[in-house]
Amino acid sequence: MCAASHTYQFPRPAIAVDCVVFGYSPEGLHVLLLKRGVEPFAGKWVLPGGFLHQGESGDEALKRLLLEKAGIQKIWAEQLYTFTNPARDPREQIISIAYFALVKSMDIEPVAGRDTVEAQWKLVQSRIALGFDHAEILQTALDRLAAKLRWQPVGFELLPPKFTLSELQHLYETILRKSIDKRNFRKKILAMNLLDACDEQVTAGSGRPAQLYRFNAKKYKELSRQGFHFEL
Amino acid sequence: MCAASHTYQFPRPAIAVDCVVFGYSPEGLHVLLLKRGVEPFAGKWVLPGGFLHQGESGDEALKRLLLEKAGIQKIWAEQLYTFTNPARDPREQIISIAYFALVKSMDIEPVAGRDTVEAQWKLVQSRIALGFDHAEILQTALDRLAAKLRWQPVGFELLPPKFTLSELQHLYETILRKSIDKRNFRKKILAMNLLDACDEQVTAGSGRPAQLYRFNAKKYKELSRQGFHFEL
DNA sequence: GCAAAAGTGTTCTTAGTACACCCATGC
DNA sequence: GCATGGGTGTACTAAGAACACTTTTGC
Repeated sequence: MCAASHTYQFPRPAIAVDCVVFGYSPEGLHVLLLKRGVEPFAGKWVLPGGFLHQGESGDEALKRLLLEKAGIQKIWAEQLYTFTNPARDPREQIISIAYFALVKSMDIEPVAGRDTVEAQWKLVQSRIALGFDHAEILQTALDRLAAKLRWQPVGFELLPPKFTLSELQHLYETILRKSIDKRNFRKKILAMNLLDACDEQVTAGSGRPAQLYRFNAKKYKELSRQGFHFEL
Repeated sequence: MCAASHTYQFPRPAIAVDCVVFGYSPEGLHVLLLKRGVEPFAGKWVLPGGFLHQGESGDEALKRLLLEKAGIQKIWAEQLYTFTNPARDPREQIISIAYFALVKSMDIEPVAGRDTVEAQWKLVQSRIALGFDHAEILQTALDRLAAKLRWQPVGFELLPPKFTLSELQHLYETILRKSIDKRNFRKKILAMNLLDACDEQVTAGSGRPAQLYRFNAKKYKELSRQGFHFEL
């Protein structure tokens, strides 16, 4: 008996992997978008993505695609949701396993690829119209990011390794869309003992120089195993 | 130019939809399992599932499969995670869009289907060995259920429309794996104003009869829109 | 009348919130 | 010396945790 005799022998939808890549700067939260050079949606902005190859896991495909499309190598990413609406691609049914990713720096040079004429970081708040169902995917990612930020130390993935408390607070305020009391924020985050003060200070133009901190991932893992859970 | 000219023309993985169906009784939390009648994993217990047909969304496939495999019609369900490890099925790459579902009653008669010799409710705690990567899927669903129970009123989906506070508390204790103080639990849940007392009481064998309550989904939606969020 | 489960309040502790001034630097 | 952003402490309030006895029914 053939080993594959019980698998599904009818036409199969194609499988895409798309990724919402977030980047942060003092201006606000950004998404990496590509301008399509080919139909459908030629000239429209879309999320970076591509097809899942056979023998590849979703995570592997994601890694390959981010490297191909944006030259991004090391990155925090996790699966977001799988979009299966048969009408989401006008050509034929293509299901999309969507991921979302956080980069520490927007310095990466997004390179336009084969089907892409341009790549740019766009402010989330600019609400650019997107091709396919990518607006829905982006919204799902935004909701997830805000929820995740509250319960898991993912904010640090959007900042350089060393950052000031003001930068961190501003990031939280931006993503959670609310202002936070400076003293309470500092008290709470420092009380967790997950930030190590560096031997450095940084001065940002004017004003008193700020202490730089570094997130201690090791300590976080240790505490997590002991039942601690992050909350902000 | 052919409309499909830019889609992925290479061999495509098949797409399955699998579902972790939870049911609750005073004995504990149960999962609906099927015993496979065909290779691979003939004789092993697995989660109900099947292939996604072309033109079908994941949610539609889920609905069809639950009806076919278990005669389950109205049910609370949501997408859990998509499992893509190429080795998860020994025949060929089959990605699985996993769902988890909650049923209010385990009275449904799980009917053995074409590839299935038996269907049974099994206690989660019995830790039965499962075929494919279904143990991993089940564990993911358990973690998600526990997390969700704390922040969303999903517990009611596992109870009949009318229930006592003791039943509800016991459900929380079972799924969260910790005991809860009776007075504090009642105070908190009643303070939310989401439970309507029925004009009925029920007596369970011996002991004082208990008040029956009903979850007011309408009120919950209303409050949610006003920024309220459930927490227990 | 006793076994069994339902129901009920108060105190203490902890975490959250609100709030205003001084400090170090660049120009 | 002034503009700019960094840094700090306390009092009040709300929510969570701990805790033991009375009530109603079946047998």
